[in-house]
Amino acid sequence: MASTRREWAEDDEFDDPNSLPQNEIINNPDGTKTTITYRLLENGKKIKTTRKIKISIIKERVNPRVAERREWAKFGKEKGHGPGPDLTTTTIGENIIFKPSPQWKAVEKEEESTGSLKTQLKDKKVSCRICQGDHFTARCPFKDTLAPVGEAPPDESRPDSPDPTVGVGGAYVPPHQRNKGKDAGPGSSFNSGRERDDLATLRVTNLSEFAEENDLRDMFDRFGRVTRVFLAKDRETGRAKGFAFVSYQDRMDAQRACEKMDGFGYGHLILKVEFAKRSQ
DNA sequence: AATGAGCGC
Repeated sequence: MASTRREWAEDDEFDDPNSLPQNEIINNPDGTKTTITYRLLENGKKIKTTRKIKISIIKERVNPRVAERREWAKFGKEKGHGPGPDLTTTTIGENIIFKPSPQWKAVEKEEESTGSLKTQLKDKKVSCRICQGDHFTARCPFKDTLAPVGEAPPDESRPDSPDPTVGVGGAYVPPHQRNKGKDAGPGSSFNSGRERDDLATLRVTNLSEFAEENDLRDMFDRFGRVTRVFLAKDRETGRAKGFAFVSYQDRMDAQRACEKMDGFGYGHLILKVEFAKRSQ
């Protein structure tokens, strides 16, 4: 009797009015865990909390210095507890690997150029032999203007000023559509007054904010001499606003570029290309 | 959805 009483009295929970039962972690058969925690409120009341939790094991390669820190003795309220997070008090979040690098853009490009072939083979993606876009070579908008990469573009040997009366495909170019002179284009003497020449200017819309003037030039260059590329950008943020203007020396080239490039995929978007109208 | 900058002699 006395011994029973003694055992009963030994139980901390009843000995000390401020003591709490041991926290418990129960492994459930379905892989979840149930945690039971106890805490004491200021007014002396005891709170028992039961939580059912799911723990996903994060497989990771831990930085040795991080691993070392994990073994450090705990302090404060966790003093004396074992290593690792106490799952009754700590929630383990998603393990996000963040690799800050000032050259992220270059690195991304690098990865694109070195890894894309493998990636594309692995994912059975399509790579155009002409412009390396993600369409079949036969569907390339440049297929009759450009040779596949590595071969000389057929137009490269073309003189800067061919017979101005002869357009692409030998078609006659009427005088009002001729645009001779090496620096003809916006602001040239062929313009009426100081008006901007938009006769051979295309408006390109549905561009991504990551579009770049040079990319546009490279894409539109292939149809003829591009005299100007203007990519509208936000003056504050510098980000592309989603539209651009591409001017050609020759309206015929603009015409072909318009036909070929309207609907072309660039940076996950489908471009819309049409002849520009004068502003306002 | 959207039709362009900034120079100032």
